[in-house]
Order: sequence, then C-alpha cells, then structure tokens
Amino acid sequence: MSTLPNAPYHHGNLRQALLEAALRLLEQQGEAGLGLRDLARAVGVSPAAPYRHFDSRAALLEALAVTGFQRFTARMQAVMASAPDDPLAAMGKTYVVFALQNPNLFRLMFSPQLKKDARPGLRMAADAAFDTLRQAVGGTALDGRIRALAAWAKVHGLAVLLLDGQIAIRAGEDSEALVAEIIGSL
Amino acid sequence: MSTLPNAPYHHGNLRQALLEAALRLLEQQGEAGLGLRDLARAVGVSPAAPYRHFDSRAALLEALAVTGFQRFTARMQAVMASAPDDPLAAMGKTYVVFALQNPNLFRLMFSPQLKKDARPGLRMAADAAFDTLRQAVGGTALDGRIRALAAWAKVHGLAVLLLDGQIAIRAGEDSEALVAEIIGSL
DNA sequence: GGGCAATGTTGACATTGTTCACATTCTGGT
DNA sequence: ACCAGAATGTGAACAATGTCAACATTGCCC
Repeated sequence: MSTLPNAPYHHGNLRQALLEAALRLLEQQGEAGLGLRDLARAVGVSPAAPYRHFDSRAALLEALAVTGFQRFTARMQAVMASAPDDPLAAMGKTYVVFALQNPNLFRLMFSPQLKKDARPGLRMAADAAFDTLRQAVGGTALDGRIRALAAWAKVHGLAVLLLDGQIAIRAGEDSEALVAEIIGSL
Repeated sequence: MSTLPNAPYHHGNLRQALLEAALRLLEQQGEAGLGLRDLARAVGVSPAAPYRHFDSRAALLEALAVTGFQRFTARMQAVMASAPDDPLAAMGKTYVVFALQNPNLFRLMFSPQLKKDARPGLRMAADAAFDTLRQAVGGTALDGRIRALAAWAKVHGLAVLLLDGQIAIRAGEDSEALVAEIIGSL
C-alpha cells in the first residue's frame, strides 16, 4: 500500500469508511470538491477501489443523500415526540437548524443532479421524511396533504434561502431569533 | 474554420451567441451537460474561443444566472403592475410558473456552486429580485422585511419542491390548481 | 487444503477545463 | 491610406478526473 507500509491488503470494511470520509469531505469542501480520487486517498486506498462498493460517483452521492434523509427523519421524529404540544413549530425550527448545521449534506439531499425518479432508494428515503412531516401536521385526511405540503414548502424555502446567503444576517443580529420570527410569521 | 468553409475568422459577436446557445443547452441538458467544448461546437468556434469572453466556465454560468435574475425581476414587475389589487397572490403564482417554465435556469440561479458572496454582479441581480418582492409585500418598514422574507420563503420552497419532483402530481390531477391551492393556503 | 468469490491494485483511456504560442482581423492615430 | 497594436479566434498541449479492464491478494466454504 502507498500510505502505510504494513497496512493489510483488504481494508476491513471499506464501504463504511468511504461513506464516513465522504461525509467529512462533503461538509468541508462541498459536493464539487468531493472527488473519487481524493476520497480514495483519504481512506488510504487506490483510486479504483471505491468501484467495488459503488457503481459510480453518482451512486456514492446517492448513498450519502440517503443517509442524510435517514438522519433527518430520525431527528424529526425525535423532536415530534419530545414536543407533543406544538409539534409544528418545533419541527420547523429543527428543519432549518438541520439545514444550517449540515449545509452541504442538505444541499446534496435536494440536489437536482440526483434525479430521484431514477433512484428508488433515494425517493423512498425522501418520502419517509415527508411522511413524518405530514404526520405532524395532522388535520383531516382531506386537506392534510395540502397543509403538509404548504408547511413543508414554507420551512424548506426558508432553509434554502438561508443556506444560499440570500437572507442576509445583519450585523449584530441574532440569526436564531430571526429564524424564529420568520417561522412564527408563517 | 471547421464547420462552414466560408465562415469569417471573427464571429461577429461571439459573446451574445455563446450566451444564447448556453441558455438553450442549459434547458435541454441541465447544468452538468453544459460543457464548454459542446458550447463552442454549437456556436461553430474553437474550444478555447469562449475564454476571450469569459474567464472560466463558472463565469459563464454566472452570466447566465444574472440574465435569469433580470428576466425574473422584469416578469415580477410586470405582474405587479398588471394586478394592482392582489399583487401578492399574482406574484406567488408567477414565481412558481417561472421556475416550472425554466427549471434549469431557475436551479442555476440558486445553485450553491455560484457562491454569490464572491460574485458582486450576481448578488446585485438577486437582491434586485428580492427588492421587487419586498415592494409588493408593502407593509410597515418595521416588519416589512420579515414579511417579505416569509413570503419569499413560502413561494421559493414551493417552487423548489415542485422542481425536484418532491411534490408528486397525482394521476389526473390539475397541477395548476394544486399550485393555486397551496399558494392560497400559505 | 483447494478453489472460488470478494476485494484491492496498476495502468490505461477518454473527456474536460484551461493555457500558451501563434494567426487573423479590426481600429484609431498620423 | 497606412501601419501599429489591440481584439479576437485557432491549434496543440497539460493536468485532473471518472471509469474500466487485467491482474494480484485475501478470506471463506466444501
């Protein structure tokens, strides 16, 4: 091996190591900076090794997005359980906080180049997240969907605009308070 | 020249031709499919020629996004002028319709890889769009910003979710009506 | 223990963004 | 009208990247 002289030929469980390193690289450098060769080097493996575990770079990104959706859903459900009185506001805040804490992962999850139509796993993970949201909205079955979609759109738009720096935080302004205020006004 | 035997050495105004062809390619193939070489070939020029007009591929994309914001702002202002009674609803619908009609351009405008912090022109174009929105929201100067941001977030989130196919249109469902319904419930 | 599948390596290929040296055309000052 | 120099376009090259095929090594099961 190139990095460590006495490293074993087989890595152990490369797939997991690749995903973890990829997550780290993703948050550090953004999706564009996540190269397969860099990734392989970070794990101490040859450039072609990842292809034993992922069909392509796109497949690797998809796997990342799926775990992102899973974490996201888990957090949503936890918040929903711990704030039984006003789940909507709590989830809204959690949604935005998640996006701000994992900006590049969040962007990847909703990246257009992932084409969820062609990736059933990704579509399922995303749908699971949406189901959690709809569950929290409650309401009658008839207009439940519309209200859930509306709530999702509100909070998603806020998250995206914040991520893009489109909503500028003024000097000396409390970003958390601003977020809370906007959520409240939704 | 390679394409036409009697084409002149100088193109005439290459910059404009590049932008137009790029817009066409962008909507047809998405941002990833917009290669500098393809673009040059589409205009009938050598692969290095675009560099006389754009510093890099990123600069070309930025120029595209700027014109996108300009068109967007113009359409917003036109709608605002032609619907003086309820400008908010009209603009909301226009916002979403614009996104659905120019999906890849819209995605490019809000693409994270454009890093608006480092591109003053892009930031200005985006701010102009937001100013138009704020103007339509009106309200007192104090909470005008918050309300404008909230309105923007709502309609932007709806547009993004629709673009991503995250909001599934069911069989036999009128998408326009669905959009109108969601906007109404905001 | 031997064979087979899984996993990792090496080297190569096509493509892409980008640059450099050179060619061609346009333009303004005398 | 001319010519110098700025604009603009060409062609060949470079480095980097995703990807693949052939080969090496290891682990596992009968």
